[in-house]
Amino acid sequence: MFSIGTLAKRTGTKVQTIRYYEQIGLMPEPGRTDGGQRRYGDVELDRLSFIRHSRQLGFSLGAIRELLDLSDSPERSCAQVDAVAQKQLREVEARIARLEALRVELRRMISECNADRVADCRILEVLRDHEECLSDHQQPTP
Amino acid sequence: MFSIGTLAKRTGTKVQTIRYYEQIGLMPEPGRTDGGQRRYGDVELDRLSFIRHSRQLGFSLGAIRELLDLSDSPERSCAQVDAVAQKQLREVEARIARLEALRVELRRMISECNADRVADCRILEVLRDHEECLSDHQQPTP
DNA sequence: TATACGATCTACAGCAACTGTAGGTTCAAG
DNA sequence: CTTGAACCTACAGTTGCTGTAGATCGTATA
Repeated sequence: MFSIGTLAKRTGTKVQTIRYYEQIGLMPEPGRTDGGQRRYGDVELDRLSFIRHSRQLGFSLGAIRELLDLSDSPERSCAQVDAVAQKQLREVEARIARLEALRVELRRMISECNADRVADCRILEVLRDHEECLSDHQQPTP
Repeated sequence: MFSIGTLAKRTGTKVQTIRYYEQIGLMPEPGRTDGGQRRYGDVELDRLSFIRHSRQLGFSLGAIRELLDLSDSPERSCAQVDAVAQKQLREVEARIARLEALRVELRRMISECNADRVADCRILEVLRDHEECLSDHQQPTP
């Protein structure tokens, strides 16, 4: 059994984040010492590792909740797990596409500006006037 | 002079977003009708277009504030404008790099899973065990 | 056993950048 | 002059945490 600080260190998570996960029901309420401090075991360590790794791969907490629920019924078909992962892949790919369009636009903007004074700055001109853009960019999804 | 709704339509912004920009000082406090409704002119239209377009290119509101301030002093060197844009480009490139690493990992994960049951699902296994990953991915910055 | 001090506790505020809601008022067309 | 869409303020909610204050706990050392 170990403390929340130890669990944090072992998983590369902040202590507050662990408490936050507990609060939103992603981590279970652990046992406590007589004094009221949380004590964890390996089950919690594994669960938190799963969560953190999934986060690193960009899964939302909602998706992670779904994956954790699914992994609780080992006899079920893994088609749903597959679907969640596929969806995440598609989102990542869409984000890449949008960001690549931005990269093109930013590079062009920067390379075109040879001005000295703000008054003649091409960058500001482009930002002022959408028409000067090639692509029909959208706000990149966070 | 036109209403906030008209300004919203012409710039592709939500009405609440405009009020939000005003609240945080990014848009000026506009004139009002006797009844208290906001009225805008072309200056505000241009400013909001600038903001929206910069947002589409991924600039943060902080960066946009900086750009707007800079564009108020036309005689200054545009080196600072350039620096802001360069920084944005670097950020976009870093995000692309991270997302591409994720894409690789997700694709591999998905293609490896030929299981039927959750119990044997490779996707869940990979998520459980970071060691199975090739790259040392970090959480993708929003 | 006493003390010190880091770790932990709860509760809540704050970040970005909006979006949505409730409950009320104003404007403009018919 | 009525009606109804558009506007107003104020505030809560979103996502995924992070930081703070002030109090309590646990353990190593004297």
